[in-house]
Amino acid sequence: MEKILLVDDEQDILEFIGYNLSKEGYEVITSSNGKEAIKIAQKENPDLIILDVMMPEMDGIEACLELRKIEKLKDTLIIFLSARGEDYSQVAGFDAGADDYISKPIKPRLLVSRVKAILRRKGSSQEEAIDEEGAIRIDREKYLVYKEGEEYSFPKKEFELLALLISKPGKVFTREVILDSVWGGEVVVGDRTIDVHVRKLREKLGDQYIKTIKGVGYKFEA
Amino acid sequence: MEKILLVDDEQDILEFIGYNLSKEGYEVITSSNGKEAIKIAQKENPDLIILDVMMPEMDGIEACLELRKIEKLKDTLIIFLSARGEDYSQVAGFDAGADDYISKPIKPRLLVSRVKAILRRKGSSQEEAIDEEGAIRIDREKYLVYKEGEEYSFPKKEFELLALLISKPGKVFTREVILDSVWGGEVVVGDRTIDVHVRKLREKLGDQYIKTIKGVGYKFEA
DNA sequence: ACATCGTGTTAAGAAAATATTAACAGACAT
DNA sequence: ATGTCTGTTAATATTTTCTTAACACGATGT
Repeated sequence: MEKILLVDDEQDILEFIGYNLSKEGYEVITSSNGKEAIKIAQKENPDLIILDVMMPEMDGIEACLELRKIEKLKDTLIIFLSARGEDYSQVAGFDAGADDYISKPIKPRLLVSRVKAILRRKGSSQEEAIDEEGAIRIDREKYLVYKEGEEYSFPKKEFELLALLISKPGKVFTREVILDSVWGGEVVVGDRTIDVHVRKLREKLGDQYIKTIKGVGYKFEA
Repeated sequence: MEKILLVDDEQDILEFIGYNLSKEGYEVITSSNGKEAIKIAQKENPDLIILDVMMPEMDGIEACLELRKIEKLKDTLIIFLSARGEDYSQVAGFDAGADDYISKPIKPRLLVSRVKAILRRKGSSQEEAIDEEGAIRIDREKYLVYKEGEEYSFPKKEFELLALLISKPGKVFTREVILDSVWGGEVVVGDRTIDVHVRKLREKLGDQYIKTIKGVGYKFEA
């Protein structure tokens, strides 16, 4: 279960966001100010920290800068919450090392989908970081595929398919799972569609990376 | 520790603001009139000067103009303090070279967060100035875009869009994120609106900077 | 050898997403 | 008021991506 640290000086917002995230199965810890949040973060080691930009005493940006100084929290994901879409704080947010931000007023659905997206990104980017040798690497944030130092831009479906296969090298993904994950449950497309996308990937990456397991599915191998 | 020079003819206000800033760890010097303030500023070289607009003898705007004439104080930050509703002073203040503006009655939290924000901005703008490359740079304070030494003034939405994209070069921003950030959460505008603004940016900057990732979003690349 | 099954390959066309242009309304300044 | 600048939209064009159909190929079992 993923742990999320939520920091805002307004109790209402803590409750509102907290409720929505708990409902989705996340473990939520809260704090009402930046200083306290840093202490809690060090103790609890959350997967994600959601920080309000505007807070008394120590605001979100400052807190973020502090958090980034702490070695073990360097890679912790940070999302900013900001009052409006147009102020300086947003940009400064990225300068300070934030990974995403959400503007108020907060819509539950949007919030949840952002949180999911960013946590998924973390999961895969960590695995990617490990295999630094001659193989293939992907960067979800930049939406790029790297092969031997070169970077390539892939169409969405190809990218998602590769991302799925590469997320667990060696594991065989059945056609059913692939369809479900890349195309989404409801969409119905023919079986050849997967083949064609696999072919395009092989064309771009080379045949050796994606292996066919007849009657079962496909897998990625370094 | 950052040094702040506080100038107001009312003793109460000097104490009140002084207390709140000291508590945050700033070194506070005070002065009760414009002429004296200028002398002190030259001697003390503060990082930030907070000037009341309404003062006997030499008012804040006049003092500000004088300060701007002094070479070594050209880049010192100045915040104006003025009574509510004094619209004139706000405009005149910025003309005179102020960096921000706070209206009375003063709320400690707001004051502190403004002060922090503006000092931070100074810090970061210095860093930004360093990376002068062939690419694009923006100055949020001046609301200007620089390309190969030339400076351009962009309309608000275009500026905000560029600022967002440039805030994390390489990162793909989805339409959802862009709308949320540049237009704000509640506002509902069509998807084509983003395209049009992207087009305007490309027209001004050149096509190579903003890249489209179909089905995903846009990104800025140096 | 032949039939069958699962997958590979290709190119064409459909579908989706974005680009472009022009027109219009509102803000703003003169 | 008048003209300029900005932001938005609609309509249309263009581009890229996706999907499909048709056929090829190889493995397997008879």
